[in-house]
Amino acid sequence: MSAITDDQLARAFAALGNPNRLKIFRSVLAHQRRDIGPEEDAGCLIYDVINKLDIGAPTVSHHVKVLEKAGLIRVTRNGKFLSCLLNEEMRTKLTLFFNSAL
Amino acid sequence: MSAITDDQLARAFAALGNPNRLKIFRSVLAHQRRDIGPEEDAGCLIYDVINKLDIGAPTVSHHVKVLEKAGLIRVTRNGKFLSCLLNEEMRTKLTLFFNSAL
DNA sequence: GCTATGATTCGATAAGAATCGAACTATAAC
DNA sequence: GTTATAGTTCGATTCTTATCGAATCATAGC
Repeated sequence: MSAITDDQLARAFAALGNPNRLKIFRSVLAHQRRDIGPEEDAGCLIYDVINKLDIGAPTVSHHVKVLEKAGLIRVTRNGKFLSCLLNEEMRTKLTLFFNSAL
Repeated sequence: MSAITDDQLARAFAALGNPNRLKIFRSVLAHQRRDIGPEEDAGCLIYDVINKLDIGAPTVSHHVKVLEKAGLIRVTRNGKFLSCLLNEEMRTKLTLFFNSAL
């Protein structure tokens, strides 16, 4: 696993620093924990996020891109729908940042 | 250890999302790891931070307050000098956020 | 008390970010 | 191909943030 730069770290934290983006990220986290096999639904649906949060679709779309560019999530398309998966490598890096020498 | 709210989480991440604040926080982290006994110097000196970063004293002062209000560090005064210590409880909470169910 | 130095407060400015509505693109279903 | 729905792009607006310089406060040493 390659080392994370200060720039990447700051970008990831900035992404999580917005309350609505944090909620989106937590939805992805929570969904990730529910998923079991490859036949389960793959990830957290943007559609659900848009209907759950009190912000419009354009804003959600923007936030999802920010989280993706920060390397926190991966986005895939399933027909009309988008779903988000956690980027496990980044999660590990962030855990290590707080938890060890890095 | 009390649970962390979404608001507190977002505030902590937003604090770490600024590149200069991240550098300050990493200085505190690094210093924390060096410290051994109670007779060691207690924490990371703001004075050193101001001379190391390419931003003015007022800005550093502002950033330190943001980190403190976010619960990431604690600031103490030693005569003319301020020093920063890591808030270990917050560090634990942030580790858990990425690493477990929370 | 005076001076030097570390740090804060207070505007001001400039840059960036969050959000929206309207128009648009993409996919599915028929 | 038409229609309905999921999501994006674009501009505009509004709010927040980072930073600075100047003035001020706080402490130490003399």
